[in-house]
Amino acid sequence: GKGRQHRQRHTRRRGRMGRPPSSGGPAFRFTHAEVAEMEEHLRHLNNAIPQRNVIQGLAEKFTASAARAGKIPVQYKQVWNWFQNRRYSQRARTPRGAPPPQGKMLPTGAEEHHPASFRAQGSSSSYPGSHSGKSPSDGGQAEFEAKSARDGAWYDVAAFLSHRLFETGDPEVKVRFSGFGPEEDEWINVRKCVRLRSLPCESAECVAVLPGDLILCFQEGKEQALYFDARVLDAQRRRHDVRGCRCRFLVRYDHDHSEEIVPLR
DNA sequence: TATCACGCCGTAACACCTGA
DNA sequence: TCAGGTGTTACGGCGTGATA
Repeated sequence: GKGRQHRQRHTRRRGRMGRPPSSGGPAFRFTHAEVAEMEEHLRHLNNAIPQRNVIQGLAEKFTASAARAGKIPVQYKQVWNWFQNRRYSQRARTPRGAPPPQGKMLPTGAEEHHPASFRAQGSSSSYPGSHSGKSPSDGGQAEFEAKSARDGAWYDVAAFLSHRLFETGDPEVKVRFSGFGPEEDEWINVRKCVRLRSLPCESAECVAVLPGDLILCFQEGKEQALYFDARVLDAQRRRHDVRGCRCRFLVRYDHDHSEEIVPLR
């Protein structure tokens, strides 16, 4: 886009009206303070929409504020709309292939489908022949993923820097994680913690996901969201629609044994 | 089974900006 | 001045789950 930075600067300074209500009322806009407060709620709730009484409370609080004195009251529906729109726009704006905010990490290409789960491929029992985690034929996409000892999550491999034999005789490789620098490099057991990169499940492939299967799930915690191995405990089949698979899968994470119901995408 | 509330997704409508 | 792009808010369609 042209002059995007300039536009954003001006937007912050002056702001823009949104769509006016069909009832013919004046165009409405939240103040910066109101937006900041709603964003804070989103953060605290890990991007979830607050409960009805919270939204109602915010509407009443905004209406009673000095900035709204003598103006049209803020409606519950307007606050609710803001949360809906903000969540949707944040998802839509997440850049493909780029590390998400707050240091989150996604397998390469994951953003394209925004899946909650991936098929985990077999562990790589042989040392990757190349000193790169990429293959020439995959257009630069990472080919391997490795499990970090720091958090137990799986990350794309940008490059294999070196290798050695551990005391037990197991081969280890020094891994540079995709999207991270040298300070995050780790020595990793090749047999247990390096494998071919997991593949995103397509909508039509949900029928192949069965109880007992190992999948890679996107677990959203309060402070971080990472990819962890999980076992499928149960599959709740649902009718697909224009958006694709609507099935739900009960999974148990290997690293903390917590259980969660996740969508395919 | 019908009804309702709610959430998600996509888009309409508008204002405002940049650059030609 | 105008076309095109972008941000913000409003709204409709649809699915889901709870309840009568």
